[in-house]
Amino acid sequence: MAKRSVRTGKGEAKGTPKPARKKATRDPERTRASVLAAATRSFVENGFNGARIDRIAERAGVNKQLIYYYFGSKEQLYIAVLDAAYSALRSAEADLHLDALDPVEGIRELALFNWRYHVAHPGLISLVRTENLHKAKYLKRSRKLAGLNSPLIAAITALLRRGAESGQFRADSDPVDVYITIAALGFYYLANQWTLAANFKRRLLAPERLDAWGEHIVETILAYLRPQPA
Amino acid sequence: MAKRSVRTGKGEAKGTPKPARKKATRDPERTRASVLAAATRSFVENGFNGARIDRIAERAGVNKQLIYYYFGSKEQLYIAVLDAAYSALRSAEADLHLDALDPVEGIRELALFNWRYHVAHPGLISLVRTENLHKAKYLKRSRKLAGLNSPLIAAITALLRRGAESGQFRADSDPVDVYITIAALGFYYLANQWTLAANFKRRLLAPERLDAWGEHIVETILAYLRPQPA
Amino acid sequence: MAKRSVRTGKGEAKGTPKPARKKATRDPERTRASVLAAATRSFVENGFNGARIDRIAERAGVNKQLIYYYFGSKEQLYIAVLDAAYSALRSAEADLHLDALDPVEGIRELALFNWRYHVAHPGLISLVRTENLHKAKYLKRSRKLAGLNSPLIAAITALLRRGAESGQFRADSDPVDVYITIAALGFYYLANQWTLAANFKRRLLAPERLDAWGEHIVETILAYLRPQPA
Amino acid sequence: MAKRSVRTGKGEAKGTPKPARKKATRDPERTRASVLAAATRSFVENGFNGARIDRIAERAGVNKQLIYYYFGSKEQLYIAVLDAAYSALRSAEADLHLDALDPVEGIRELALFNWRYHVAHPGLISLVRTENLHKAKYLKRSRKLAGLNSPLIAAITALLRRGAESGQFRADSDPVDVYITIAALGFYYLANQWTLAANFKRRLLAPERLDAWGEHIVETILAYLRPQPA
DNA sequence: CATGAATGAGGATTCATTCAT
DNA sequence: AATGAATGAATCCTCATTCAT
Repeated sequence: MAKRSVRTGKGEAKGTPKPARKKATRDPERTRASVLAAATRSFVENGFNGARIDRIAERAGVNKQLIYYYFGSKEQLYIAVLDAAYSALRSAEADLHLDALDPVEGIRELALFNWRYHVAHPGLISLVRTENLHKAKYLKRSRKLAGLNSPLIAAITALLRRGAESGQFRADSDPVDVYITIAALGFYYLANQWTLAANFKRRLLAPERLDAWGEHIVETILAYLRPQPA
Repeated sequence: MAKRSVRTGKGEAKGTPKPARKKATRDPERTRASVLAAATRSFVENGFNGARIDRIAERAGVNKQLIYYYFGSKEQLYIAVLDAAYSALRSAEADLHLDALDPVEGIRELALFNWRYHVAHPGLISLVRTENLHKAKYLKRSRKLAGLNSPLIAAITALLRRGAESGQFRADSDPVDVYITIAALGFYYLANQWTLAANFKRRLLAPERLDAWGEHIVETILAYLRPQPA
Repeated sequence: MAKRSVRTGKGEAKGTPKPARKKATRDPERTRASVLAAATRSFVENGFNGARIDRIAERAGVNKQLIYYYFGSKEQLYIAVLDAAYSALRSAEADLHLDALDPVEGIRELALFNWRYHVAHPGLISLVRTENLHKAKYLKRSRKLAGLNSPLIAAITALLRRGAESGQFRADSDPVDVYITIAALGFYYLANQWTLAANFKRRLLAPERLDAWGEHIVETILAYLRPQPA
Repeated sequence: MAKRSVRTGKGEAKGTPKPARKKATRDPERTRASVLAAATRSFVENGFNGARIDRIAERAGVNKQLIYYYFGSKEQLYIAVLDAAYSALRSAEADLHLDALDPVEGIRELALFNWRYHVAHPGLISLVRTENLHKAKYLKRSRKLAGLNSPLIAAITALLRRGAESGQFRADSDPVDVYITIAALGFYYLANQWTLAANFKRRLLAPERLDAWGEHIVETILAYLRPQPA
């Protein structure tokens, strides 16, 4: 039979008192969270193919095998990361209460929320990017996310209707188009900042720039919604 | 992914004079182009990390080593792909002649051009996506592209000035912002079609949808540029 | 092979008092037996290397660590399985009482017993196969089995002597050869049924076939023992 | 991005003249054969699960990846080994010419051939053992071997018929049974020599023992075939 | 007695790249 | 210009085993 070192390592250095095991958390909740956080970083920075299980384990401060113990495979780990990121977004979206606001204010709030959320959670953009490279294959594979669409569409629909009724908005706008428009303006600016920066020498992420772009998004979507003078 | 090449017992009959080499192009130009095309497909479909030299060689119908002969490394091959894609875009942009047009028409042309170009060249979007995942590191490494910014900025600047002078456009708009706005609306729609489709059940790529979105982009940027009534 | 245990978000509700442990047998005897049964199946089906502790634990419905608690190591578990299987055989062999029978009848009983036992205990054959792959290294390591040879040899010796004396059997036969002959005919048929079936399309395990082969074994060994006409 | 040591290793130790590359055979035929031989040894000694690709590469004196280059996977390598072993046996069987012999001599030749072949090729027995542990799954997967049954059956059929006609053999014997009987007596003795040796202290592989057992097989099958005196 | 958490040492396989012709 | 052979360094994943409770 092949050599097969039969875990003899044991008693060899009898005298050496083992030096207080670095980390035996025994707090599965924490361990899991720590893996998820490390995985998120790695997938965000490197995409699915570029991320390395080894590196994730290292970053999480856990044994590599533990990742398999908790998540089963790289793919399932990635899906867990995706789930968490989307869930957090959906949850934040659900906390928006736009129905009490004036339609114009409502759209402004919505656009600024979306913008600020992505500024504050840059990882999400990278995950979305990665998902689209893979034609959303992992997203579809997620039980949690399949079919869980944005609660914002309903809110936008209501705002557009109220705005149209009050004469503040044009009457023919489509809520999905509005959503995509808002999302596009924010997403592109952040997601493609690197190629943009390579083309235009502009400090895209300077705080005042970020604020200004938020205002630009608001201005643009409101201009689009403004009814045309006859 | 790539079918495993499993040595099919070939070579057995040593004596047989090999029967006229299947493919020995001996047309370096064509060979190179063929590799580049195959590489483009692979990088577009899989990103940098996901692309496989083996698969590219197979798709190009050439020996793997030839890729190294022509391009030196995976990275340099990728840069060549990137170069080609960007060059084509820049070249097409340079062919746009907007200075003769009415400012509103000019912006419309520009926006539609950008939209249609990306619709017609979906690979470009994926390459840009990949570049941004990697923080544009390869773009920076490209001698050709470093600092070669879009010729459109100058054209937009001129259009905005003329439009402002004629009272058709607001006076305070920024050409880079305008460019980004146009680009964002097109890019996001195409680049994120997969996650969009997973969230909203809409046939985003149906021809009439594509046309409609082109119009939406035009409408949006023009609404943004329209001077506010005092 | 074993379904991946993917941490199903359990533990989330920390406060909930765990609801009456699903399974805490607290019947060591049963637990041990259950592990042994599961281990037997796994070693029989997969050999030593192919068997998985995880799977055995799952099949036994116990925690993996319990296997170590009871048996110490995979190897010792395997030896326990081997011990049990051999002990059962030896015990059954010991229950055979051939000394009262006519020699021909005795040989027939013996051969049929051996055949039927292996038909009824197919796992034994697989264990023997596995042992021989490993050059009987575990068998040698077993305290129970080392040197515990078949009680049948003595019985055969007696039968052969009586048969020779009565003129029913040839005088020069060797009891070990007789034993091996009987065992070989049964073992090969069962152990190699898969390659046999792949070569000859025959339903080797149909009940009537099994009976017929039992008779064949008897016939063959008796033909061999029959004294040659001078 | 993760560290990714970009194959810099190159020029580091400029001064050291690399010590004449151990082995760059450039003789694919030899390389392939060498891998196959090493693989055969490993699979024979350890079964499918116990064999290690690493070890095979080491034994073959080749890079591990080369095994994949030539054979694609461990499974396909194993099948290649199986193919070779079975093919060699079938080929040797085909070289037997029994039709010219007296039926008794023919059976004797056949039985001795089978016995001696297995004595001379002990690996075959181990491969057959392994195949049966896996229910012949790889054998079925082999294109070469699927349905390629032993040419001996036809030869045996002819011998039995001739023997029956001449009154040397009983009339009701079945060629497959005869084949299995011969094979069983040889296979069991060799395949289970380790457990046999553990039970009976006998030097089973001593040359004179081997010869004697060959004679025993002949004697047994002929005794079985001998017509019963009415 | 029993369990879930955690680990180190492999193990098969992949991949970009280089060598020799 | 072009190719098949060969390689070293990962890379994902598995497995027996141990720790802590």
